[in-house]
Amino acid sequence: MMRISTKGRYALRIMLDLAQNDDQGPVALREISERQNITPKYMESIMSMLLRDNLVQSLRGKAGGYQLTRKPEEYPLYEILNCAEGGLAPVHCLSMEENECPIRKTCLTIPVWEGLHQVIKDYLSGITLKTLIEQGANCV
Amino acid sequence: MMRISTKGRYALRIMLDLAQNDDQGPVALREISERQNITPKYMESIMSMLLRDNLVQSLRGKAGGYQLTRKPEEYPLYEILNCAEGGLAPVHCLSMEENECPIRKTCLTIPVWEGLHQVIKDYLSGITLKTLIEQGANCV
DNA sequence: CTGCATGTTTATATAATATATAGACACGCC
DNA sequence: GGCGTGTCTATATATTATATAAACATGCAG
Repeated sequence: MMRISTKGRYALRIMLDLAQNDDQGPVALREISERQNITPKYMESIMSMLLRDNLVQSLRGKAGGYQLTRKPEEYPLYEILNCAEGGLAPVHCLSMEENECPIRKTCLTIPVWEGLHQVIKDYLSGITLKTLIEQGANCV
Repeated sequence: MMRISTKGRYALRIMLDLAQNDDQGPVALREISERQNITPKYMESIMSMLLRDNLVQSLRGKAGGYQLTRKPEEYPLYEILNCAEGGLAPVHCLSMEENECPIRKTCLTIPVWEGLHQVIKDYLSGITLKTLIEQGANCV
């Protein structure tokens, strides 16, 4: 049904939480999970994806936790969602090899999906964590 | 994972098939299902959605089948996919009542999803069945 | 008015994916 | 050495998507 999954939505909220709270050093998973109301175990699996793509860094031991690797304005939402969603191409065939689909060359609908992917990409690439935080500040 | 579902992709191919084949009168479900390689029973459930939204009309009895209700240029893809997908809002909260989500008013991410929905809508509203058919003709 | 070829409806089965949980482990500071 | 953190692998549960089945309704041909 073409929905951003819970993972993607959570990931975005986690990254926003970090952007707003990691200036004093690493933030513990438990702390974020309580603030964002995400179960810690589930959040673990999301953190591992964000780590794999180097969107965050981690520190073990006491006073350990997670921290952003860049400044908030250097995180386009596309990158975060693409990571947590495992891709944002709206149909599977876009991620396939050219010759994997027998009708690829004559398929009337492929260009539609390519174009759709592009507008989604353009839109989400134009927004960063900082954009959102600034908008939030305006609302208060 | 934010994917157009099989229903949506099938629906689009079915509508394209009708646009290209219904000028001699109604086209039988079986005929389309064979041409498009969609199992007849599954296709039935898609047709019932297209019917409910009046995107196609049907005729029973011998020589019965399905037919478009408008000209191909009067079918924006948004309408077809919105019908078959059961909506194209990228997150559930956009379809909810304002007060159904407790943090709706202060949620930093809602505007992102609203904007995303809008670019998807704009893009798919700008393409019609006719657009695709003409593009296909160019490829031959 | 009978029979067949079509569409229609409701129910169910199966498969895939998303979401969530559990337990054992690794690391690092104190 | 022990506690507080993150990491990894496996599994359970829930939800949704996909597909199938069977009984029914309609309309035309003869």
